[in-house]
Amino acid sequence: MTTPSPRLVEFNQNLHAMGLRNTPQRTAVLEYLDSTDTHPSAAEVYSALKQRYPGLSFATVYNTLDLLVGMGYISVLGDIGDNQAHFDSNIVPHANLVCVRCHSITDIHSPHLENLGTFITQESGFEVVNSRILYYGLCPVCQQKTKNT
Amino acid sequence: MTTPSPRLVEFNQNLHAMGLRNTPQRTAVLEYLDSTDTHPSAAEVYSALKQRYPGLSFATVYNTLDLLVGMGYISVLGDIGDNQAHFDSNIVPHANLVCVRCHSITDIHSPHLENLGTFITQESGFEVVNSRILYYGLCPVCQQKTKNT
DNA sequence: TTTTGTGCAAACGTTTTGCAATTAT
DNA sequence: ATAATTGCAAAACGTTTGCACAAAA
Repeated sequence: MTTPSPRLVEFNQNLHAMGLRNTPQRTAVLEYLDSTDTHPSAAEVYSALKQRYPGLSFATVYNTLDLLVGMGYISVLGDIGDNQAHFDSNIVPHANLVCVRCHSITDIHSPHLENLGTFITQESGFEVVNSRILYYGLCPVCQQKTKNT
Repeated sequence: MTTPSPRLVEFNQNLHAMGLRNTPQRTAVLEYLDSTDTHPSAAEVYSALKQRYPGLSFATVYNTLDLLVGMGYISVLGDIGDNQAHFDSNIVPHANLVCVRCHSITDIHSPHLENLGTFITQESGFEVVNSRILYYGLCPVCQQKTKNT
């Protein structure tokens, strides 16, 4: 067996600190989200883990995703055009580029994001907890496909 | 009767130009969205107009919202935590501040948005069509309520 | 008159819920 | 032991769809 990542260790510690339990399903969901940059939906998490955990249920996947969001380990991108909410384990503020054709999601970091965040916090009177920055368009691959049509 | 806004006039002209028809329902939906800054959901649009158009159906509301999005007259904010997609008639790029407690949505404009948009376009290889910039947190009113709890 | 748009009601798919069985502690 | 968590199945909810009727052009 592999050594668990620091994030997983911390997650388990935080669970205990909150009086919650450390279950294989919870670990598996976070581990899976950390292992991919495809921004999966609940259904995709379920499918990916169903093989290894045959008894896994949608209820558990949704419960765990909600828990992880609440604990700040992942964030929700919401529906990206395929009628499913997608999740992102990259909690560093960044922009998500959503391809409206193939529904791929690419992360992009920008120095301007920090400025924007600071501006919002200072100007709005809001106590900002989280952000969801999505740009919609055509990814390079789909631009190519469109030209060939 | 009041004079229709330039935007409504242009909308009707564009409908004709596209070979589509100018119906009271279509005008009413756009007019309603233009009249409010509450970023309504489909259900809220339906409720608001149902009084004046008793026969109005959800199908028409959804069809019209899709049409308006497609024509670029409104944009979709998506689910903001209440499990309903919300719509925004403010198509000038801006950030939306979503209160996670009362689900209010406030628009805020920032000079940094333009820089961010330019950066994304230049760096990503994406052909950006649209953006959805949401910040989640507590609005001033709900911050006050939380303190009193 | 002809074609588009509407309204209704049923269908769809994702997400949520209640509860008995299971499992972590 | 005991309280939290899971899995199952059914339900709920927002949204979409098919089709007959109405209405715009």
